[in-house]
Amino acid sequence: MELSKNFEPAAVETAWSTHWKQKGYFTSTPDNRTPFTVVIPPPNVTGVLHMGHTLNETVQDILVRKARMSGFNACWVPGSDHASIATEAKVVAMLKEQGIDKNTLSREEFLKYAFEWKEKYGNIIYHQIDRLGCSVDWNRTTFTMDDHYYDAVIKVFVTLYNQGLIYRGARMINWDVQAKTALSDEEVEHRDVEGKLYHVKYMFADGSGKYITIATQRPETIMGDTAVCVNPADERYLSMKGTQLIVPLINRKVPLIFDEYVDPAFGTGALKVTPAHDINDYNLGLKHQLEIIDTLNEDGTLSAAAEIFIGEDRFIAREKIVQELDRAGLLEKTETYVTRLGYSQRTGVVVEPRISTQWFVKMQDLAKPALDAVVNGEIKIHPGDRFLATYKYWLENVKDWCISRQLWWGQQIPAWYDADGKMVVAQSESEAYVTYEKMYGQTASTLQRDNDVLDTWFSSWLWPMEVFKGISHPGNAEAKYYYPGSVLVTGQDIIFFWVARMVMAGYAFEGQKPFEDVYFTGMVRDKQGRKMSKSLGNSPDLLELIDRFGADAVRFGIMISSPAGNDLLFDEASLEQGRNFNNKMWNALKLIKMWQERQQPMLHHDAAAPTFAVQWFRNRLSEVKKEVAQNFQQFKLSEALKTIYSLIWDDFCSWYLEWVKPGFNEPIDAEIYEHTITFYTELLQLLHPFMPFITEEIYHQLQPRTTDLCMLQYQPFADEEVEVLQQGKMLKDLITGIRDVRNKQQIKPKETIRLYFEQSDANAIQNLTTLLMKQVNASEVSMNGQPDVQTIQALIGGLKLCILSEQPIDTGKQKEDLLKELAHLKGFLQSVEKKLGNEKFMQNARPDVVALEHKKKQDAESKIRVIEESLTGL
RNA sequence: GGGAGCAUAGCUCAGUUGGUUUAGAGCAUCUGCCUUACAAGCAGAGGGUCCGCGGUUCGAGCCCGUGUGCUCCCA
Repeated sequence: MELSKNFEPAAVETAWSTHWKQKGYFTSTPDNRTPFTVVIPPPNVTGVLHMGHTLNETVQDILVRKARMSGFNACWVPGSDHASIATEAKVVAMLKEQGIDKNTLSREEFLKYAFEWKEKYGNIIYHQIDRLGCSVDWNRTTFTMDDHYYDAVIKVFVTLYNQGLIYRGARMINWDVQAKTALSDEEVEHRDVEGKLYHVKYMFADGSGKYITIATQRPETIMGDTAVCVNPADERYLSMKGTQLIVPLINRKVPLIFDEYVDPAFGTGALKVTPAHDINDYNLGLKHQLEIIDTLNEDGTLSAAAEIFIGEDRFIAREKIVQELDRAGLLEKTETYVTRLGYSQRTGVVVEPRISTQWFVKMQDLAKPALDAVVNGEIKIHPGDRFLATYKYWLENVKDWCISRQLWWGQQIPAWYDADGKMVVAQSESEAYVTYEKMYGQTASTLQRDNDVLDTWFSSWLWPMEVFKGISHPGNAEAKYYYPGSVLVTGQDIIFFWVARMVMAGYAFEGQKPFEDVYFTGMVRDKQGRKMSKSLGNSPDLLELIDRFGADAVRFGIMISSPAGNDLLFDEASLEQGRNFNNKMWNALKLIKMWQERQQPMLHHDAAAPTFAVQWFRNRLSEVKKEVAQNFQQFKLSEALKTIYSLIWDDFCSWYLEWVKPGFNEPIDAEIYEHTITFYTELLQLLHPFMPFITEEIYHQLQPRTTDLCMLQYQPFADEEVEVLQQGKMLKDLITGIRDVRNKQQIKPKETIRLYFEQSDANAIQNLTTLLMKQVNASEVSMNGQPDVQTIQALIGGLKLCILSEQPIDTGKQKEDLLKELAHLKGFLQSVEKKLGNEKFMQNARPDVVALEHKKKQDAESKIRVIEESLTGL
């Protein structure tokens, strides 16, 4: 069959993907091999994979495929998480389009819609993971709302509650007014914005006309004020102890209180106290027993308690209140200044601090083992310790975790209340009744379940365990075999949300770490360095990229520009590079296939002595395999790929294949042909984890096979022979050097040249002359030194040689080159001599360093001598 | 405000305990080639005050201090 001009990915990808799945290569069951377990960071069901996921999944697939080919029982579990806020928002929006208001639905009806939505859109990401070539075990696909998963989450909640690690309490929380739910601290993004500071007069209640000016950013909270506070040491206010002030617009009388918390030097030295809407004010309020007046509704509009502008949005109310204050002559001045506001990561709205009763996890005790594990190195973070400091800081200053969300999409909190508000926490409703009786000594008439659900992260922190049902069915054979996992690959942005909490959960519920290594990838940015986002529209569509370039090229492109842990600037140019690499390999295949019918046993060859090309490439392979193994150990996947890329393109295609390539229609030595097939196969195997489709395809095109590359086990590799590699380097230097001379002297490619080496160099190049002649189009190589005609003089790799061409020589150009080289060498020699002449250097430097300097000196001197000779000859 | 990190060729990055020929790679650029696997290619080349300043050292891209610029995290 005729091979196409270029590699055509589309058909090949589908075919291999199907074949691999039919063979069940990626399904894993426990056996006597060592497991290599990877759990996918579950993308949420709302989305499509963006480039960050692409990088992440590619890295995992590389590690998993590598492990599978290295004798491990590789198990990669795919899945997705239910993303409560984001998904609920999408479902609500979808319902709205259909003219359905969520509030008219029962919880059950809503969940039915939500699951339908999940079935419809949740599979998009799985399709993308598949197209990318990810070798996941589809039988193990897990969703954080699966029945067993639901049970596990509830079980963990009940356990922690019974251990006193979960509590319900009124606290200042981050309120998302659009999603109408609490957010954890980690779900709030702080951004600098330009705000305004309003200076407002608070009149004294005694009618004296005196007032205190107070600066506030949030005049709409004025109606929640229940005190004004100043520093007790502030002399300006000492005489006013016991007086009252009037809150503007609503004329409420509030006390002037004294507390050290207020900085007398800041602003006017007086603070309005709004316990319901600011965490510091809340604490002040607790201390001074102030009334708490919550002036906001859950949707961010003003509540009846605000007395004025009831029902107005908080920001519109702000404008109106400012106007009103101005009209009343109570607005002293307005100034602009930069402040930091919290935004909801899920809906993007400004987060409202709000007093609310929520469920919390006590973090202190859970955090300790998680901190120790990473500090002790029991869990290793890559790259290096770059993220260790961040991880440590968070765990050392960890705050309690708000886990309740005022939503329906998620695991419903297993707490039940009777009509008086007496509460029990239990695994199920029937158990709740039993527990209630035990606790309160009476039978409950009816118990009402808590309306709220748990934070998504409260389910995903169990991921490494529950994908193997380790929580819902503790101690089961699979969980025992696969847990703990080998490596977790994720983005550095979810260290707190996910990684740290998984480590906590691992120690708390399984008594051991969830994974050995954590590999953090960077952020994917566009080529101008901007974060990829939907609003900027700078994130490309993954499927479209795969259609245009092929999955292998996409994987190549994203990996080659992705040094470990660093942000990567995504540029389609790197995908083009990947596509070109595909074609290069495809064409190497075509070349080798052309030789298949032209094999001939070469009887004059000693079978034990392969040509230099074969010998050299075998050693390059050993050398590179060693480098790649080291790169993998250090998680330097980008380096490993670069190394393999260069081995294939440069060493194999540009050097090896050119060296062994027979002339047009000439036969090829059967032995060399066999070596070439073996070499290419090993290259494909090395590259396979990075570019699975094309390597599998070429593996089968090269010769008939009974096995598939994705399951081919790596063999131990031999040490390289340094002398052979050095000789190879010299040969390459000679070829490049002579080609450079040809270029500079404008010798036509087809014109042959003659080479004259010194007799003393005969040993050094004796094996290489045939290859050398072929590669520089020389008709003759002589070892008898300079002939009696004018030649081009060159010094390459320490060898002096003369090049004779039929063209007249451009002596000026030649002289120029030699003088340049001479100047360089003299400068170099000078620096070496300076070192050797330095007494302190001779005393302090290690002997091998001194010896090396001596050698440098000699080398430079002999080179200078040769060049000077050549120059006098010109 | 507190903390962390980065700064090397036009761009993206390597550069191991300070010494290995007065700094390496890929991409881009330039020159010459439609050479029989590949012009999405081949052959070759040019390109750097290793951010500034100061210090330690016989010796600094690498260690220390300081300044500048950028990025991220936390409050």
